[in-house]
This record gives sequence, C-alpha cells and structure tokens, in this order.
Amino acid sequence: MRFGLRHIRYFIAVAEELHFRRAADRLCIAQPALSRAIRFLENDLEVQLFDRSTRSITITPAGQTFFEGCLKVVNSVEHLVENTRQVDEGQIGALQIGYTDTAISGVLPSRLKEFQDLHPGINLKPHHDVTTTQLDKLDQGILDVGFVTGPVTRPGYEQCTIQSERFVCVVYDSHPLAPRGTLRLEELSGESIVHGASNEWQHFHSHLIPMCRRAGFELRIAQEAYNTAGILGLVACGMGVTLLTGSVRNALIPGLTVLELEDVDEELQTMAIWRADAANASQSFFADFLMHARLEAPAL
Amino acid sequence: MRFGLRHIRYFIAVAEELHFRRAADRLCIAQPALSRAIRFLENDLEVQLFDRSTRSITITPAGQTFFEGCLKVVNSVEHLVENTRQVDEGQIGALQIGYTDTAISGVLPSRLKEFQDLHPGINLKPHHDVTTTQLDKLDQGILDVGFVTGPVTRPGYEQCTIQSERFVCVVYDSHPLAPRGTLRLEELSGESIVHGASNEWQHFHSHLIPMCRRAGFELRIAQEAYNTAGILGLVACGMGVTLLTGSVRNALIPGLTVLELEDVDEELQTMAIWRADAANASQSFFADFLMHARLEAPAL
DNA sequence: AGCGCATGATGCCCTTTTGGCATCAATTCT
DNA sequence: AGAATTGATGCCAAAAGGGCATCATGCGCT
Repeated sequence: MRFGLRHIRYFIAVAEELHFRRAADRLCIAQPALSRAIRFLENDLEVQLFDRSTRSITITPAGQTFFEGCLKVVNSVEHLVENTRQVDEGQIGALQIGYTDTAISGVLPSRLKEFQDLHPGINLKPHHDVTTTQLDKLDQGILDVGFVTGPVTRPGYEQCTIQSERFVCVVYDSHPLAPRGTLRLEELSGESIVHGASNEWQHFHSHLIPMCRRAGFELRIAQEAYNTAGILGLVACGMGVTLLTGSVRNALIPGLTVLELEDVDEELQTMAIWRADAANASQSFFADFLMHARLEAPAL
Repeated sequence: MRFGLRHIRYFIAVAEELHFRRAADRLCIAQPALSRAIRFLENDLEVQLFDRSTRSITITPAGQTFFEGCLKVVNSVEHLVENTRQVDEGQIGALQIGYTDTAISGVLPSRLKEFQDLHPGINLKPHHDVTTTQLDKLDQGILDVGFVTGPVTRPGYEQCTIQSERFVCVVYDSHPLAPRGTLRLEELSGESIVHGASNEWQHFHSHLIPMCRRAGFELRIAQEAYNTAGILGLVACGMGVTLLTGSVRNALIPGLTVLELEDVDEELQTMAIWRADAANASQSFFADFLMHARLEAPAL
C-alpha cells in the first residue's frame, strides 16, 4: 500500500466527475498527471476502479466501494486536523478539577459554570478530595487544578484566592447557645467539638488549633467525621458543636443553627492551585480565567 | 493540508516509540528523514505534536489527540483496501434476485442456501415478481438474476433450467373429482377455472392455453387472483379448480386435493436468467454456480 | 466514408519531495 | 572532563509528481 491521501483525493474527484479532464480542472492539475495518479492507485490496489472506453468512464463495483470509503477517510482526516488544532488551542480538552467541601459549597460551582460558558469545548471533571489528597494528585498529574484550603506554599505552583470566609459555629437548635445568634469563641471551651478526621482535615485544623489556643482552650475533637455532611449530621443529632465557615449555610440540614463568632476576624481562604509549567492549553485558559476573575470575586 | 498517509504512519511510529531513532529503525528509514517528516507534519498542521528536549520527547495533548485519530485513519484505510479487493474478487457484494411463486415453492430456496454457504460475503436480496416484471427489471439492471417461468428467448442473456415440473390440477376436497387421485385434462372442460391475472401470468398461460386446446376445450378463467396463494384461496372456498405445477404441494392450505394429469407429459420449466455481459464478480460467481449445479439438479 | 472533435494514454523533461550520509548541538552518564 | 546518546541540520542523490506536447481511439456530423 504505497498510495497516499493525494491519490485518494484525486480518485474522489474522478469518481464524482466521471471525467478525467473535468476532475483535473477541479484539482488544478493537468489531465495526464491525474490519469497517471489513478493508474498508479489501481496498480497499487491491484483493483480496477474504472471501466474506461476512450469516450467515457464508469466506476466498477469495487471502485464504488472504494469511493464510499475514501469519502469517509478524507472526512475523518479533516475532522482529525480540526480537532487536533482545537486541542492545541485549548478550545477542547479536559480538566481534572479537585475540590473540597468548603470550596464546593461556596463560589466554586458558579465559577465553574462561568468558565464552562466561556469554553464549552472543555470538559470539566470534578473530583472531591481533601486538600492534602489534592496536592498529591496535582504532583502526580492526576489533577490539573485543585480548589483547596489555604494557605499552601508549593514551589512550582501558581495559585490565587477564590474565596475568603469568616469562621462560624454550628450548633443543634436545642443547644443553650442557639438562641444567642452570636458568641465568643472562648464560650466553646467546655463544649464537645465535632469535626473532620485530623489527618485529612489538617489544613482546616491548622486554623482552628491556634485560634482556640488564643481563645484560651485546646481544640479537642470529641467526634470525627469524614466530610461536612457527616460533621453536620453528628451535630444535628446532638453529638456536639462544630466550627466551619460561612458557606456552610448553603449546606445546612434541618435542626441546625449557625452562630457568628464575635471575636474571630481571621478568615479561611479557599485557593485555586495549579502547576506553573502547565503545558496544556486548557489549563492555561483556566488559569487565566481564575487570575482575571478573582478581581471581581465578592467576599463571602 | 499537504501531509499524506506516509506522514501519518511515520507519526504513529514516533508517537508509539517516543524515540526518533527507534521509530526510524522500525520504519526502515534514516532518523534525519523521520525528523524532517515530523517537522513537516507539525508545520503543516500548525500544531506542535511533540515536546522535544535533546535527550527525549513527550507527546503533547494535541499530539495525543492526533495520534488516536491517526490510528483510526490508518485502520480504516487498511480495511477499505481489504474491502475493495474483496468486492473486486466478488467475495463480498450484493445480488438482486427475482423469483416467481413457482420458483420459490420449488428448489430455489435450497439452491440459494447452497450458494450462500459457498459465498457468505455475498448478500442475496430476493424480490418477488412475475416473469414479465422480472425480465423488465433485468433489462433495467434492477435485478441481477431472475428465476422465471420458461421458455424465454432474450438476446444478450444466459439462462439455465433449474427445475422442471409436471402440471397438476388442484381441487377443493368436496369436489366430485377429488377422490379420483388422477384425471384426464379433458375432464376439466366444464369446470370453472381459477387462475392468475392474464397479463401478469402470461408465461404460465402460454403453456395452459395450447394444452387445453389439445384436450379439446378453450381455457377460460372464471376467477382471477394475483399469486399462487390467492389462487389456492379461491379454490379452497369452492370458486373452482386450478392448474398449477407439482411444487404447489409445498404451499398447500387445508381443504385442497392435488390430482395428477394422466394425459399431460409436458412440463413447466423454471429458468434462471441473467445478462451475459455481467461485469459484477458476484454475478459471475452466481452464474458459475447455476451452470455447474444444474448438472446435479434432481428433476421434481 | 471521411473529417473533426473529444477523451484518455504516453513520452519527455523539469520541479518538488523524500531519503541517506555526515555532522552538529545539547544533554546525560561515567 | 570525556564518552555516549539524542534529535536537528546541511548537502546531495533518488524518486515521485506534474506540465506540455502528442498519440490513439471512438463518436458524431456532413
């Protein structure tokens, strides 16, 4: 099989015109060149594609079969080129996106939707993971972008803040503090605290621990869960109280009350983070989008 | 788009080996030629397909997309060539086959099955038509082969007998002649005859008319139907009797009796007929099959 | 029948493409 | 530092592709 795409294109022209000179005109080459190209193709295939009388040609059944296949081949090559260029330009592609509970209950969904509208060809694939897991997966190239609990310092990565939220306390409705509306952190020193497992939630706890210490008590977690829904579930059934961020109001279940913390001004930052050396054009688009959009990001 | 199948094949080798020299070895060309071919491809696509460091190369996301498409293209071209050759050799193809009621209730189905077993790649497409319609469709090229009621004389066609059957009389069970088992044709002179419409069944009637005349009466059709099932239906409900051939025993419905004709030795021939100039390889196979198989064809 | 015309094929020659060889530049391994 | 390996480049030869002129054949017209 020594023929190429050129032979296929030439053959299509002849099969459609059933006339060498007209086909040659269409292809902008001289008729003899076309005659020879088709003859070469027939020799190469060892199949006669046209029946020639000196006055006219007709296509053989084998030629017809070949013709239909040629159309498909040329078509798929053209689509392939188009697709390849789009991937190169980042118009189509896939992004593996990691997110934490905190990120997903805040501004992330609307951010992703905005991006999706801008780049409908890019397939966004979200993966729920805690911060530490996301950082590992970014290193391994499994994730392209992570939405994690800051602060994070990683050489070779770029990042930007997409959300900054006050901490809040969540209690069950019948808790004595519930009617208060606000409270001071030190008032929780005697409470049972429900929170995430310490190895997985370490980024979150790295805020809570010094915060509680400043308020005069040591954070001690009485009940562990593995995600926000689990924590809230335990709180709702009276196992204790918890400390989360404002966006938890978007994920509340009945029976819970959110209380502002009067004496805590520190906020929890949710960061987008991605490799600085992103070769992938889709990644660059996403990075540009995040860097630009953060300017208008409303604080929650 | 100036690249050809060669570039695609070269690209596949490089993408699989991720190593120019090894890929060049595999392709049996020198490494510089391959380097240039890939560079040409990249220029042509205006897309970088590989990231090169002097020590190694990696494929870009666009390159990966292109690679997957290239595999499909090469595959489909190979299949296309294979298919085209098979059509050329007649191993695959389609045959439009006409048949009459008489043909289909006789040996035709088993003949077709034999042929299908010999050439599983050839798609047999049967079409029910009376003899005259089949002959028209053969002229128009709509049918490749007809199974018709003989005799037929057509210049430019070849034919062979596939079946020769005695005429029989079919009566309803309660008919006075039914218990007789056999009868002489002249005994039907007073009977109501049920048969096919005269314009469509003219080839069949061209046997019946002189036959009846020899027996001393004129064929007069009291009730017309448009196919064997219709004729038998009318006979069964007592509208008259009919004259068909032995193979009708394969298509009987309850309430009918078949009677041999003692004094009629003439037989009705079912012929296969096809254009002598059949270009199509499948047609040639079928013609060869019929010409050969007729030797062993048992008379019915 | 003879002529002109249209069609596809062929011969010759030039241009472009492709490939091989020697070599270079950059990086890695020892 | 030096050897080795890898992809890129320069240069030349071979092959493929294409244009032009021309040929052979069949068709239609007079």
